[in-house]
Amino acid sequence: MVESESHPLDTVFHALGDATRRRMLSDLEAGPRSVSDLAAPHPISLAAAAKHVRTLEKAGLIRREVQWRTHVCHLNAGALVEAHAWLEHYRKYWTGRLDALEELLRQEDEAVGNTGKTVIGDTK
Amino acid sequence: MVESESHPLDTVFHALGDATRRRMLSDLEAGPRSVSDLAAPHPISLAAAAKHVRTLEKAGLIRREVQWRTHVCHLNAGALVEAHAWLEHYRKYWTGRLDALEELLRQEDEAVGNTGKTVIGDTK
DNA sequence: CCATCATTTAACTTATGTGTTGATTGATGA
DNA sequence: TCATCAATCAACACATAAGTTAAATGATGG
Repeated sequence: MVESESHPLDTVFHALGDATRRRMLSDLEAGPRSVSDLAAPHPISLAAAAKHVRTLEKAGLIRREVQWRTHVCHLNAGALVEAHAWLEHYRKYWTGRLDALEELLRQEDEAVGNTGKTVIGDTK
Repeated sequence: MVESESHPLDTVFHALGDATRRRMLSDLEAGPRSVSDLAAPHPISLAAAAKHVRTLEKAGLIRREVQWRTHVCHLNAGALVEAHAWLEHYRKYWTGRLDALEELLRQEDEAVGNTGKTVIGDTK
């Protein structure tokens, strides 16, 4: 059991896939907040909320500054760069049908020998 | 059991939080692919891969065209718009420190009565 | 009318996620 | 010295995810 080292994007997208955590990030936009501050709007125990904070921290989305008993959390949106870049790559598929044209041509070209046959050893 | 109706972003981000599924989307960029085509590169059973496909479909990231026994999947990146927009909102935190300045001022303003005290009954 | 074949469905296992409660931590200041 | 308080830790319970194998599906062409 080698800890399996999952891709950073897994962690970031997973962290974003929960409304509670997105809300926390959104709250942090207004400025630094303590763990209890972040927990307050949510109808869950402090311990549960602290786990969400931990998840965000491990994803690199927030940074924590321990000021004795209060842990002050800061937004660290830099970690979103990769995720944003990944999505950005697909932008052409929903904007400017003209941009998509180039892609479309590539597809038609490719699709010829592809739709019906399972190509296992794809051309690299 | 009220089906709990989770936010669409939950579903989309969750779908993206798995390398297998991201790879499938990426494969679909080259054009339509059958379920087995999508499954091929992954060291898992077809049934398992089909579940991933299902997840992508439910997230609205792909669309499926049943051509008798083969189900042809198409990229449907439109579902990424919301996710992209959500991330886009945070862009100012990692680009142009100048853009961030405005935000910074707002923060300092706000932070005065916030960092140390837990405000439960927020002033609405 | 039967075998084919891509895919789904079913039943199951195992791992991970999310929540709970209750105990612990440890500087601070009364 | 001792109660306080934000936060973590530990030990659970339960739900969901992700994988497996095996059986079912159902038009088509031999």
